[in-house]
Amino acid sequence: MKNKELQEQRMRGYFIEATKNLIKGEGIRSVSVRAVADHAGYSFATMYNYFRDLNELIFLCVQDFQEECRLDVEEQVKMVKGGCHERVKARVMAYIRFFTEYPGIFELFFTARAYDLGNREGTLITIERSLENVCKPAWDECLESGTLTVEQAALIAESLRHTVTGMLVMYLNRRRPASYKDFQEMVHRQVDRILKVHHE
Amino acid sequence: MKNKELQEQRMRGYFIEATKNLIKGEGIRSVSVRAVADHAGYSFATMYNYFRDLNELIFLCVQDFQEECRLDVEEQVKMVKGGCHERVKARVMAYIRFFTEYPGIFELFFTARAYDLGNREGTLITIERSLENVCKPAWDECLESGTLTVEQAALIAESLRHTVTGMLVMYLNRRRPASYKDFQEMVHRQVDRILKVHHE
DNA sequence: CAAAGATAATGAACAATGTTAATATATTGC
DNA sequence: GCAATATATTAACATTGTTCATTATCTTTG
Repeated sequence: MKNKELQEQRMRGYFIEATKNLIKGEGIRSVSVRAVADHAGYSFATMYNYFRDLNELIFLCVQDFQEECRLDVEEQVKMVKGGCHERVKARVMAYIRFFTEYPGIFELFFTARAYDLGNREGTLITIERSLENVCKPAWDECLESGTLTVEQAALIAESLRHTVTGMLVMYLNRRRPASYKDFQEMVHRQVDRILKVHHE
Repeated sequence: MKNKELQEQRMRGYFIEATKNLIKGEGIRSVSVRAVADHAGYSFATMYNYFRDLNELIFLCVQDFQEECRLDVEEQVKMVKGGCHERVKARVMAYIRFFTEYPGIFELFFTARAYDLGNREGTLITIERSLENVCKPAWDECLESGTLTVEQAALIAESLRHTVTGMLVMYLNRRRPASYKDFQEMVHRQVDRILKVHHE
């Protein structure tokens, strides 16, 4: 039966959609089996007919959120002009803005406990490469124009990845810096530093 | 009565010690009111006579762990010779080693949920400055020898703080890189990059 | 030293959580 | 339409944090 497959996929979609809305709106803490089931319009036990456990359901949202992040960044940088430096920076800034807008998604990506995720290597890689993925068009431009070599770009990307993750962890989880303004200034300072170094 | 104060302090100490051992040994997930009370030798309800809630108890461990981290690093770098660059790097590496050895402490410092910690600004600052604090002797040396200006040191420290936090988040929470060896290589690469830049 | 009063430790109880197993309900095949 | 299967739901359990009434213990006083 092809129907069965389709119906199952639809059911999974209902639960995933409900979970995504909860994460985006209220954060991961608000995600419980009962809350998700309520939003999906089913009983809490029904979830277990379609997902191994709550953890699997939660982490299935990662792929969707990654795509959502990419589209959001694309929208934000649509009007940005300038060279390699400016384009990469604009995307990094948009990436940061996305996660400050949806702290629950950041939590899911980087700090939420993932028991069994040891197996699901793909999800971990998606998370690791989320910034690179979002910046890809700008990187490609840099490479094509010869502004950077592949090795240089890889090193900068690695550097940006960790610095951005670190700053977001500090700001979203520990309120440091204490104000958004200070955070913003720090972000500019750090991103500029990383991007400028390799332009000399 | 001074006795009462002393006794209360002692009781708090028993619970804090139990919590610290649990965090170091089994991670934050293993910390429950019942587990802590068991290890402290009291009933679970007794905890509430000395702490507002479990969260307060958990985050009271931060100060102790910070000191423990500092001592651990001091021990690790005792024999290190060399200039400013080498001494700072040695401390950063020791800091990272400490947290890879005790992932539970890293979780507590950077990713554990802290509901009410908005008030306890001091704890947040302790966490933010943990790496700077640990590296302070080396920074002082750099400043005194004139290798770096205060502004340069501050910028490098900020850079190190976020990069190190980011790398640890990726490695401890998301197993990326997948092997300790790759992680170690990346750490060297990134720390060198940050420290070298300002030597030119 | 013993009784009254204060203090501190405790167990019962509650709500919320994730999860499983048994039951009820729909759907499908004949 | 009925039996067989698949699916959704309710019941139940173990754990969690937390509160509160009740013990147990310690202190003070007569």
